[in-house]
Amino acid sequence: MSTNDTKDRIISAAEKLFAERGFAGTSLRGVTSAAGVNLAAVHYHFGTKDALMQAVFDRRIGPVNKQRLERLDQIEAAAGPDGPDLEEILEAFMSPIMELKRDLEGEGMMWSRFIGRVYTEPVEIVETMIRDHFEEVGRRFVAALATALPDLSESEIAERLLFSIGALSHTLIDLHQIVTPSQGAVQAGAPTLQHLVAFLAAAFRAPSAQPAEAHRETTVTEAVAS
Amino acid sequence: MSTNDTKDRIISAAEKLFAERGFAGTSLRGVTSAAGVNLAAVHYHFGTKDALMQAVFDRRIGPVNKQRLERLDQIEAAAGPDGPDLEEILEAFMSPIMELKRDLEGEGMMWSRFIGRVYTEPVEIVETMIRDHFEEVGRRFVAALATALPDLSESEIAERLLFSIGALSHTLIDLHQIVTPSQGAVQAGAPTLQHLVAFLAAAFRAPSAQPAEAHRETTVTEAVAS
DNA sequence: ACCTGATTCAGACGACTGTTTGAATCGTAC
DNA sequence: GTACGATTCAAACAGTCGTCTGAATCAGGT
Repeated sequence: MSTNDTKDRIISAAEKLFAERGFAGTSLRGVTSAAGVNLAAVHYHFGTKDALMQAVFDRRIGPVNKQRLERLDQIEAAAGPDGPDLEEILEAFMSPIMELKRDLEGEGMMWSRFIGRVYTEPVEIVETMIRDHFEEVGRRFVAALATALPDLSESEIAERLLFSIGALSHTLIDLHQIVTPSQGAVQAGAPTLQHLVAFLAAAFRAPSAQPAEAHRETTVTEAVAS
Repeated sequence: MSTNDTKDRIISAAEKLFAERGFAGTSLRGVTSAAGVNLAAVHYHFGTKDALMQAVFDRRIGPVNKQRLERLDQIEAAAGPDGPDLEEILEAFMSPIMELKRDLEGEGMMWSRFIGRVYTEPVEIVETMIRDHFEEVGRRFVAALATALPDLSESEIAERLLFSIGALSHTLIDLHQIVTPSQGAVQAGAPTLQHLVAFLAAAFRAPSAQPAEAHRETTVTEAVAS
């Protein structure tokens, strides 16, 4: 247990500091002293700072993306031949992040801020991590959105999903106290996931800007995941 | 002239590197060697790294915000008693960044990426800079949007403007080759400012999520600028 | 030619960076 | 209790960081 204890304490402290100060702005000494462990423990358990970032990322992103896909499976199975509603799809994409946050309380409160920041980190290894993990999720959700919005080309959907991820990640960084209604009384003025979903759903329904037949072919994840 | 020459070369090099690697990820030695000047020139002309960031920020944000307000003045003067269209307001907000970029070509190509990143920098001085410079712009645009969207409360508008800034900054960071149509042929698949404006205009028109009379009072810039 | 203030220069300051070492300590199986 | 692999420890590695110094170089006015 002592292994996992030290390892987890390092990961949690790193998650918090990466969320607050970014990757380059966080020192390993800051992490280990916040975690109450020896500096060399990072090298012993992870090897390098990059590998630590990878571990922080892996601990959370796996479950989130798994849940995203499960929810998408659920609503697709429950939907008629036209597929799920736009709002359902967006909620399947966004809410796993919020729910994970609620489940964690305390120690994981920084998670949502971390995942928001991750999307903007100017560090090569982070960009690679996101691309790799987002590939399947991006493909599935663009396909689902394409069914719900038959007037839009796939490249337009990918573009709008990019806009949406920007809005989501910025909201996560900025207002990490973002609240889900099921969490109890929504404090006045706190942006909720529902607000963002409603906002983005209306945005996705904007008419296509392209001539009707000019559907370009692009690799979905090429345009979306980065 | 030699003064301004060295000073400007440092600022331009810093702008580029801050845009690519972030503030904490950029060293002054990297900046000065990219600028082809002596390391101590930073200390001589700016004093500290924080002050350099301030100078980089100041060189661009002033003109952008000035132009934002000028355009808002223009469209408000030209509009009827109901005020300008939603799309006009959003374009007044977004396009100055794009046009500055077009005007600069070459050396300033990194500007849009820099301004996008600035909104996500986890550095205290940067957050302060944004808050200070955004105050008037935020107040004016929220007021204009409130006129164009009378069904929304000010706090809802501020919230949606926050979402929009997230979408904008993420797009600027991610796809700094974003193109304005007036720049010539739009390459297929490149997100344009027009796409983002249309996307966000539809989003702003989403019906209010609040009970009609529950308009909360908040300082606008408190909720928006950060 | 000389002075003066502005600017640039090489070099160094101490502090901090990620990484590594080898010995000390731990828990566990014999 | 003793041996052994896993883990933790203090200490140090070489390198980089932001900052600063004092001398050298420059420009322009007298």
